[in-house]
Amino acid sequence: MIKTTTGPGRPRRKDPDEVRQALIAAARDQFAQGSFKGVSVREIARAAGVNQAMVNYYFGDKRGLYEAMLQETIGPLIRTLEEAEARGEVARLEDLIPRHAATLAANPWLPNLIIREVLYGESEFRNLFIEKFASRVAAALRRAIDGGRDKGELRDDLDPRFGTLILFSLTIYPFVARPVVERAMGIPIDDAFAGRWSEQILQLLAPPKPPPEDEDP
Amino acid sequence: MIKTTTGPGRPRRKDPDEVRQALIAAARDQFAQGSFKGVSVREIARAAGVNQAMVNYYFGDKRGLYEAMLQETIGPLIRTLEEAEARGEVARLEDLIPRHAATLAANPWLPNLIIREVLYGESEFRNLFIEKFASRVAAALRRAIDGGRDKGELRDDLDPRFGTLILFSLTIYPFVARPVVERAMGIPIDDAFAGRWSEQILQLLAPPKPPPEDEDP
DNA sequence: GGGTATATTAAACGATCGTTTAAATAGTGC
DNA sequence: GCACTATTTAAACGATCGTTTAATATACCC
Repeated sequence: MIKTTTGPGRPRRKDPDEVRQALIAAARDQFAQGSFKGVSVREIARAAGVNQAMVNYYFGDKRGLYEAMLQETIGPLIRTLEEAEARGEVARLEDLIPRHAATLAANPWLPNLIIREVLYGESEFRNLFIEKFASRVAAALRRAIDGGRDKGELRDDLDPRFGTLILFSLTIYPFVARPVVERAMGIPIDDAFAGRWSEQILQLLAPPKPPPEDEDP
Repeated sequence: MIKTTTGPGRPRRKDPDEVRQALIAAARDQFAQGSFKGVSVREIARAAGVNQAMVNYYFGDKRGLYEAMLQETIGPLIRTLEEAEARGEVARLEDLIPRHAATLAANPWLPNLIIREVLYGESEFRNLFIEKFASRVAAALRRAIDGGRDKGELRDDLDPRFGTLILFSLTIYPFVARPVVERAMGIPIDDAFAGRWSEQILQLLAPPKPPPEDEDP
């Protein structure tokens, strides 16, 4: 029988990176549901199934864990976006918007982390976040808008700067406000939502199509 | 000369309601900038210029102060909206949207309080908030949308339920994301913004405009 | 002008927070 | 098998949190 001492020590060995990853994942979920101060290191460690001192051991302090979490969760998403952009896969709004909406829907922690970073006075790393995330998504949106505008695929009464803000608002808010949207508006935010919502957004930005019949592509 | 003792007691009398109001105002500003757990009772009391025990004396506990603050800050805005609605002043989207945007712009604490209530897992009083605020604004928006739709003032490819969500997203997000919008998109959120933004929103929802122009304001 | 309820204060309380520490175990190189 | 290092643990630390308390100065009533 294996003797388990109750005092300090090191009973079993896990892969150290496994502990690190468990902490990152737990922190990601916890910080998405609560504010930076509202989530305790003890909660995160318990959710990760590791001793709370591991936070300081691997990340220095709570802030270090938060920063590493942001880098290792949002970072890959940004990288994937930029690769897709480099391959020209998201040059058109018809491709970029559904992709962006699907990403927000597939990673439930993402919209909340974003909005907490964005919230005035709340973020611990807003500068970093704006540089590494918001400005790059904004740039991608802006490029797609400019491209669509040049090709006449966008309505002409749209200020391109406002266009970026419109797309940001429409893609992020519904996922952040999910409980309110579902309960006060009766709109279920389910698997099908991202697709239908993207279509609605694109329709809004499309040039007036139906009534007259003198259009030249 | 007035003798000021340093021990406990009651040095000077203020109007009790003045203390109460100071706490409400301080709580409103503090809770707009930080999360419920992120803001301390000591900070609020210091910002209000009163002893921290006054929070418990007047409101029972921190939660009571937060709840009273919500009631006494958002409550009047809702009441004013409903009165305007009863007088038929906001039946049309052209009236409701600029009014709503102006309210959000004129009360800098409002957008952040709203988004914190809306944030999943963050709110302390989401049920109350949804009942008393979100559902009423949503209803007003919905009525205006239905009215505009009946009169053909809205594009016909707009799902009315999505319409409400579109308006919610577009009116709240820019004010909440102010620092990001200004720095990552270069759009200043100043006094003129609410008006120009409202126009842009209304343009998006308007039906494809007729080719000739037969209207001049 | 004296008595009483109300408002205010500084201090203290217990709980929880993030972090540190000292001990102890498991792996690694020899 | 043995030293050595990395990893994990329970416990403790000081700080801060929300709240309570005891004391007391003020306003009000008669």
